[in-house]
Amino acid sequence: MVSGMAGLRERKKEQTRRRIAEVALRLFAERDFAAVTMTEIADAAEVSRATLFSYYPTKESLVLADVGAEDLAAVVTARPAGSTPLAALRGYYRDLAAGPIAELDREATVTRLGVIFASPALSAAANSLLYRQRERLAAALAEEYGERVAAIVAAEVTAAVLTIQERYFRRLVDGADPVAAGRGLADDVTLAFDLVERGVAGA
Amino acid sequence: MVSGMAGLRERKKEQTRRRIAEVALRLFAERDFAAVTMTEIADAAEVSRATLFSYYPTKESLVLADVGAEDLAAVVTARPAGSTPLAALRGYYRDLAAGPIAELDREATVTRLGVIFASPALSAAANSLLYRQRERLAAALAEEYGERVAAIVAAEVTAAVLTIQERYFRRLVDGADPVAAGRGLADDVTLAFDLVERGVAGA
DNA sequence: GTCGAAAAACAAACCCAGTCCAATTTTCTG
DNA sequence: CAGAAAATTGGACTGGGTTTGTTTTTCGAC
Repeated sequence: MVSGMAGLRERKKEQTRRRIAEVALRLFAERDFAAVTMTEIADAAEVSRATLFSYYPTKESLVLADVGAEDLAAVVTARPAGSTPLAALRGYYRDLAAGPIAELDREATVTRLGVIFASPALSAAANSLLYRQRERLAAALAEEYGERVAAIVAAEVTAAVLTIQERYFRRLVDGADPVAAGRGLADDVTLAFDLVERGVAGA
Repeated sequence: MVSGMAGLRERKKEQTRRRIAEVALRLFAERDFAAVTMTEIADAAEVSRATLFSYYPTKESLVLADVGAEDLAAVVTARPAGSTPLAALRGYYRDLAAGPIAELDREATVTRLGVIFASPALSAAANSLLYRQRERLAAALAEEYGERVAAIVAAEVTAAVLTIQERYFRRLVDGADPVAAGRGLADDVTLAFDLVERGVAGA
């Protein structure tokens, strides 16, 4: 079985997986995250409850499955020789702001983020996804900065990045023009890394 | 009814409240947070399940009830005229490291923190407590730095502070001498605020 | 002390997320 | 087509958290 060949099995699974997530998101947007039960989602997606849980192990993962898939530690360890870790992270987010994020379907993105921001449980879950990233980033940074500084810098970077993402999404949800919001995001990335590198005094 | 007069009612409630938390912490330390049920805790504390939940609305709150009670936003708004917000925060944590934290009962502190660190659910809950602090700190900082910078700086500060607290507690749990750990904490506070103020380049 | 009101504690039924398992159906492979 | 492997299913179960109506305890006034 060649990987990527995608037999009927794989295709149907992928299809079901997407259908479930879409149905769930629609329900969460209509009512509220807390007000929708897993049983309702299973019914609406026409799968059994057990199957639903086999695709998405938690209710939160229905919304956050592909969030936080990024790997900051890898960005650092795979950076070109001669560049600093912070320069590599800065470049990573600059590219992200210019490309992938700007090209997302605006409607869907706004819906999803509206749901996340409206639910304390989801916000908290998104938050703890980043928490694990932090630990791995700290390990990757330790070589360059030493363990002590690395721990703090990793915390600063992940927190700052979360904040500017929130700001970006908040603008979108509030109805800002996507292009302008994208520019704002790029500016925020610059500011955030300037702050980390040179501090409040120097930025 | 004068506040602080503490009639029998209040005293008994306070007593029950403490007994419940102590019993719960002991059970969590013996086994694991996830392995202890609320029913067991109620039985061991000799109250009904309903009463248990009326004292502590969630399982996490049994451990985290008095964590995160600090108010960083107030530290900033109540700072002496002429000082910067960051100087005020730095001073607040310097004093904390020198005084209150150093004087906690070591045994109890270590037990509690061992429980928190051993449980992903508790770590995540502690994390989201700080998340709310962040938003209020950002609002307090906005006057001085503008909204954009304030949001990022607030994120950096809260994340950095959490990190150095974790480092301190980790040292304690690992059996470090409390006095030495306290000195390490004070050093970390200095480093963290140096990083925020002057950046990686300048610290 | 006693009475009535307020507060606290209680038991029991209930909801929902998440787990487990054994039985069944669907897909793949030879 | 046969049989193995994977996916789906129903259903029972655990445990956190809520709700409701009842009983017990405390309190303040007399």
